[in-house]
Amino acid sequence: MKGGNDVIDERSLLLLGILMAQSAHGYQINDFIEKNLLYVTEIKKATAYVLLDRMALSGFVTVHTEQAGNRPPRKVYSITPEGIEQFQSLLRQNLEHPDSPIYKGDVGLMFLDHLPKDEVAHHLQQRLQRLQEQMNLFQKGLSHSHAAGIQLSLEHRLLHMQLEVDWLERIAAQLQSSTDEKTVQ
Amino acid sequence: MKGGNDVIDERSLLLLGILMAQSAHGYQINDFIEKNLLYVTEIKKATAYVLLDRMALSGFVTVHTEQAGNRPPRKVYSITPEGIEQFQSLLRQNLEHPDSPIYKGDVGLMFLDHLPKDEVAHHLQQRLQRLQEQMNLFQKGLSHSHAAGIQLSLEHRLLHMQLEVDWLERIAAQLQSSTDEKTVQ
DNA sequence: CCGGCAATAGTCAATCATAACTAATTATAA
DNA sequence: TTATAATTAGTTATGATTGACTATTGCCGG
Repeated sequence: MKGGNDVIDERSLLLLGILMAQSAHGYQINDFIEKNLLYVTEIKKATAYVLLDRMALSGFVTVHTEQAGNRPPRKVYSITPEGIEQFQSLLRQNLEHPDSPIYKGDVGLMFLDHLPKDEVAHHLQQRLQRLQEQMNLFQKGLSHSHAAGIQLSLEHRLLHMQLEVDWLERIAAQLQSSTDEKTVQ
Repeated sequence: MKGGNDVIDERSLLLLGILMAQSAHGYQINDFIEKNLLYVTEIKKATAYVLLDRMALSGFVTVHTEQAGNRPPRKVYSITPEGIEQFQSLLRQNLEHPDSPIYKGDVGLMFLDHLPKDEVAHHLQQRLQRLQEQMNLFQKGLSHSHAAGIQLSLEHRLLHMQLEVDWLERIAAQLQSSTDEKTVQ
């Protein structure tokens, strides 16, 4: 009977969460995600439509197609009472389970012995610089006019970014100095 | 002409990196990943085979099928000189580009206003507990007999885990006390 | 006033990823 | 000794994901 949907999919949670605020059509939802949730999710437009339509089949949202003028028709999604319950259930699960983020950079770290130390130091210096730029951008977009939850998630993200910067500074300096030793004979 | 493979795929880097140490057959590789790299990658067996065979087509590895007794035949993969270059190239890219890890938990955080504060506090308490258990396990598996790079990547991971624990403790306590205020009239 | 670029809105063919499967071999214990 | 489970080894059918595409409207400069 192909057991049900007890998987914690943060993307459905996200979509339902957006619909908790107000009904919206697909484009709105995807536009919002692209412009504001770059750091929160990697979901793509076509996937969002798939998930929304699937949630419609499950009765968590309703779709009604709206024609404005003679543009391409809009699919307007609204959350249902069952959808609200699903949202709360997913939210609870998301809150109580720690996630294990994957740091793709760790793969490189693992193999850093295969490159000369000074080259590694150089590359990590690069990484640091780019990261600092990213962080500046991130901080610029950081207004204080958000709901408590949004604020919290942004601060959380920032903390990890800052840790990463500090760590990179430390490690890069370490590698640098340890190659200097050799260089200085 | 469908531009080439300049995408930074940390999974290929990982596979090539493993083959840098010694040739191995598919099962060995996958077994190693499953048992040791739980926190580093999410690649699955079937995917690893796909990538390995694709890299064979690209000339980065060679496959030769080996028959031991009359068991299912083994596919033994070895890295080629071109593969070594590819490995170094991917490694450099991996080292110089910061990754933007996705914290799935941030989705839940964003919507925490939709639940009573004390309930949120409770769930986050749960999360904290589970995370601490995870961290204990992780630290147990943390021997000091690794190559410098492995060591570094493990420490990196641990730092972020520790930050997460500290952060959760702080936030959970904050929510707790702010609901206490109300409760205490 | 018209050519082209950006924004709006969604679909779909092609690729990607993996759960589930096959199948032999070797403990494990009954 | 003989089922039964666990390990070894890889393949495939299916479902998930998304890059590329269609199409209309609005806007701006020349």
